[in-house]
Amino acid sequence: MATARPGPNLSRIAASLGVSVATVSNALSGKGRVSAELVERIRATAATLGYVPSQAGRALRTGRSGVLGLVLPDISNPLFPQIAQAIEHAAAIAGYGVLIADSRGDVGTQTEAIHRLVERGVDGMVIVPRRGTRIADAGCPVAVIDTPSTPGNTVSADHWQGGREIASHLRNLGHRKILLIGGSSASSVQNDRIGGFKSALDATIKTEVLWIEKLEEQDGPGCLLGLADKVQQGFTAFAAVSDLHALRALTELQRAGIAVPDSASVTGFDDLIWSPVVTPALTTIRMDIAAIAEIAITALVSAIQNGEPIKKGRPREASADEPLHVNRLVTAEKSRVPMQLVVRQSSGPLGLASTNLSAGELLT
Amino acid sequence: MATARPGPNLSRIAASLGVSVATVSNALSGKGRVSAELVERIRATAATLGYVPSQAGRALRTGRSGVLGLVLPDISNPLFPQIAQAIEHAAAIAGYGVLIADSRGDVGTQTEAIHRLVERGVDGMVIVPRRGTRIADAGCPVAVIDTPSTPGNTVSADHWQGGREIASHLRNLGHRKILLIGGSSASSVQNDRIGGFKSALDATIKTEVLWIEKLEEQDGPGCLLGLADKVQQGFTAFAAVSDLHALRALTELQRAGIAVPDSASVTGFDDLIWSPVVTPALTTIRMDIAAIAEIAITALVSAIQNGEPIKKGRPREASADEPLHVNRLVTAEKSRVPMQLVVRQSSGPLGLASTNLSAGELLT
DNA sequence: CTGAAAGCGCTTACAG
DNA sequence: CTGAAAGCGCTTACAG
Repeated sequence: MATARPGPNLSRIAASLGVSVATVSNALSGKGRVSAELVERIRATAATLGYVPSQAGRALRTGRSGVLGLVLPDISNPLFPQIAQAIEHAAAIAGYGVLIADSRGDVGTQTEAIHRLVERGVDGMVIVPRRGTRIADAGCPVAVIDTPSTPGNTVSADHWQGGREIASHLRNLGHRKILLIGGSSASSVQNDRIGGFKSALDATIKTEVLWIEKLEEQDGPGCLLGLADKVQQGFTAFAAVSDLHALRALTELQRAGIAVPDSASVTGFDDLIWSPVVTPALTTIRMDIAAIAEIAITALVSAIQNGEPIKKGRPREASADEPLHVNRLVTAEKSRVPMQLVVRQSSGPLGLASTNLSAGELLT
Repeated sequence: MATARPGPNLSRIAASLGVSVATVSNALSGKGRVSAELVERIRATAATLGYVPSQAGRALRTGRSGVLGLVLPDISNPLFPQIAQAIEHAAAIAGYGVLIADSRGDVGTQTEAIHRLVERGVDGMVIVPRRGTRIADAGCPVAVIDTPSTPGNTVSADHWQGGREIASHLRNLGHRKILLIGGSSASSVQNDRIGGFKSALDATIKTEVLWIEKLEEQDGPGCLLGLADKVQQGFTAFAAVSDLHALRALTELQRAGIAVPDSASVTGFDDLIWSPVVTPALTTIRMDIAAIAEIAITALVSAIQNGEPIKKGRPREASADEPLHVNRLVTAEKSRVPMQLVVRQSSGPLGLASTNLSAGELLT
């Protein structure tokens, strides 16, 4: 005997009204072909009985689970909550649930996480891929959130433009020697931000890039970045590719007795949770994550609804000799969502207070 | 005609081997009663064919979806990623998927989020309730992650003990006048931390509590906390109930030219992502989130497997006249997972550098 | 406008 | 040790 679900089902409603389950189903799903009066009675009975449709029954019949997967590269990424929230919200509006999968650590785990989602019967998934990962056929529609410089179709913030915004901001404030602070040179998001940054400046402005990862290989995790020295060398602005690094820079400068923004400006990226409340509040660049999520979910849902039924199978990593993103990428073209500058107190015009630099060098 | 799922199913395997689906099912599920040799052949065929079991079919038959819900109060909480990751990991090991639901904002949304999960057929859920929320019958087993002072069974970190740890640490460093910094006085987690903190100190040590929420009601969000004044008044340590507030305190002190930890110590809670990398690195208290998640999931899974089949229905808020947590709370008793002190550079012995305080007042 | 029937893929009690 | 059959709850093409 099969395990009965305790709640009422279509048959129960049908029986209590003396109609057929087909009619109840049609009435409840609004598929028409049922008289308005009967629809009303059926609705009312369903409500009284506390009817909750069985996803399992529906899924088995329709071949669709109504669930999307969300694969995240590194769940401990401080940006993750925002992404998860936005995706969950957009999916809920579209009538889908969201299963999470954490691909913590290596690419193998990511492949496994994707497979777990497929096993659970997701109709499609949103993947924020690990650095440098390619996603091959997952067996279902996939939306990739990454930087536009990733091969294949993606939806993402326009990191390059974001870099340009912050660069212009600092240039307009009079900075002429700027240190860019990056985490890992393998990150295409970070490279895009840095590339955009540099592209907005002419030769009169000097930039240098500091990769924290390389520094930490020598000096250990959490080491100082040597920013006091950089100030001595004439750097007046520190533009980090993430608020996390900006925070590190800000506190290091402050600890060294260098006033921000009086003697040095600091900027970040992403408008993470602490950015508005540190002192001085952090100037940063914000992605429109809600817009990104909506584009991804909309594309995904339309691919699901128009596409062939779900093909099951093991996901695999792309091998070197096949084109990238051979899976059913759902976005018709790369989407670049503009980023927005958020000016706060950590970046200001130069020369507010004592500094080791000559005023002439600072102000234009 | 029903929509066919493209992948192979049990019948396909059965047909290709000339056996019955029942036998294939038994072989694959290891339910015994099939000869070892045949099990082997069935396994092999399933693998070659790339068989992925249909969750929908299984769920419909067994009345269990194999999916748990995770309801989070405020997904933008910086602790969320860790919780989500730990829950997802523990659930995956137990063979369950995790559907997320964000109860952003008010209690109504939380109720709605719970209902959405029930509609999706979750077998149980983990709820991190919004402040002061009571969860009534959700119609399925529920594990609540909250502070032990919440009525009903919960699993959580021992926030009270965590408060004691940090208090002892500061007392041993010689601090005698300590400012506690809290966010909201309505938070029982924060109250527990503060309560524990005070309980570890005797009358020779003065404490005062600053609630940021109240301050911001007057001075606006992101306002200064007036910590420089507090230093003038003789406070030498600032113990925040969260790393977020600790960061706010740290940067405010630094910006005011007060050296940390030379002239004032700062401590936090939760070991959030930036804690190790700010300068000076933040002394804090870490929860064992993996342990919490495991306890919650283990309890939930055992309740699901031993319990009655899932009862469907609308979740509702508890009304005032019924006992709290009347739902099937799965933990047999309150679980308190110890918190662990992480000593870093933001808290140190006093008198390292210039200070406005007399040495006598500082060092015992 | 309404209903009878088939069938999605699975598991399980039962018969052989 | 193996198989035939029922049935979980739903939707949909078809017949009336």
